[in-house]
Amino acid sequence: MSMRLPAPARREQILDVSVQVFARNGFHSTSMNDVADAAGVTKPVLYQHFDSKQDLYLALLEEAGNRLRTAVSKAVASAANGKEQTEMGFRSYFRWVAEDHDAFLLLFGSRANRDEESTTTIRRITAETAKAIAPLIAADIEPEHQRTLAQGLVGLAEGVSR
Amino acid sequence: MSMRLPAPARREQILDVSVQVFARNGFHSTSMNDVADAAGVTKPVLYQHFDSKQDLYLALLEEAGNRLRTAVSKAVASAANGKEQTEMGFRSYFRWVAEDHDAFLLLFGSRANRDEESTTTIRRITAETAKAIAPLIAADIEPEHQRTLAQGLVGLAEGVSR
DNA sequence: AAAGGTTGTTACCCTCTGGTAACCCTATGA
DNA sequence: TCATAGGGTTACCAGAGGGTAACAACCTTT
Repeated sequence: MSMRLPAPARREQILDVSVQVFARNGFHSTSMNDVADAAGVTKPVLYQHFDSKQDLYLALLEEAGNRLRTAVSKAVASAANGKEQTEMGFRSYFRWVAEDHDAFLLLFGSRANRDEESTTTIRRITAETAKAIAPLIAADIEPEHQRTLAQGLVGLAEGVSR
Repeated sequence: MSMRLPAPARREQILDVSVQVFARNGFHSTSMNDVADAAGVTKPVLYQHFDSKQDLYLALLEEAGNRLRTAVSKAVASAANGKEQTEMGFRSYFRWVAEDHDAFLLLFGSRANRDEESTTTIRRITAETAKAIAPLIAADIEPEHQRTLAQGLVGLAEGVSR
């Protein structure tokens, strides 16, 4: 049994721990008891912070997506010209893959949960990431083409890092 | 309830039906009762032909792998020169993806079961496929490079067809 | 027509696991 | 010191699903 924690801290800790567990063992092979054990806590505590296993899992995807998006878009924003933008963008992406590896596996690994809801969530996340970097890509192409290009880049990077 | 079938025919039918069910709904979301219902039969019949759910699933992968390998290697073997070999090889691969689509999803789809055993089985199958086409690739490169090239081709084709 | 093997079904068991109700413990403030 | 609120636990429920024992229907052979 671990120390008592205020609610927001506990919630954060649960997220931190469960991203590891889910990434390592996959969604279906991970029980809520596993998560609870890993967090040094019992099951009902999880349900004080999340409505269901799905809910926890989706929150995890959301968090991972946020970290990815902010990392990439910050890096791209701090660059001067177009060439540097793409370079910094890819660098930050791969650094994210390396440093936040569990999150990467959760989003793009082969053991991710691929039910309908999770799939659409993941799609939305990549779409948002693409949208975030789209306006930063060299400005002399039409907006529509910018977005498709950004989409392609995200997909490309995902493929490469496997 | 369907007609009575001799054991080998029943086994075939179960394989035919379950590849569809598993490909459509994924491993975890498919119960043995689902498979049995789809086959127009009850659960114990499945266990007369397969030891467990895993066993059935692995047999499915094996069958799918066989069809893939024979399709590709036959096509490649029937070609004359190197260029025609690659062309026929890819053609047959994509035709397999189109015609035996459930099997493709089972092997390479995102809803495939990715536990340890299935993963190694799938790896072995792609390795065998690669091995089968390796000696047919233009003969003037060293054997080791042939195999890695073949591996790369299989991976490439897999990526393209998604 | 009786026997025996084969095919199939009914009716279970048992475990796992998501989810919950009821209760306990500890810190804090009046 | 007593009340209160919030964090946490124990013990449980209910459903799903893998797997099996026992039995029933059927066909073939003698």
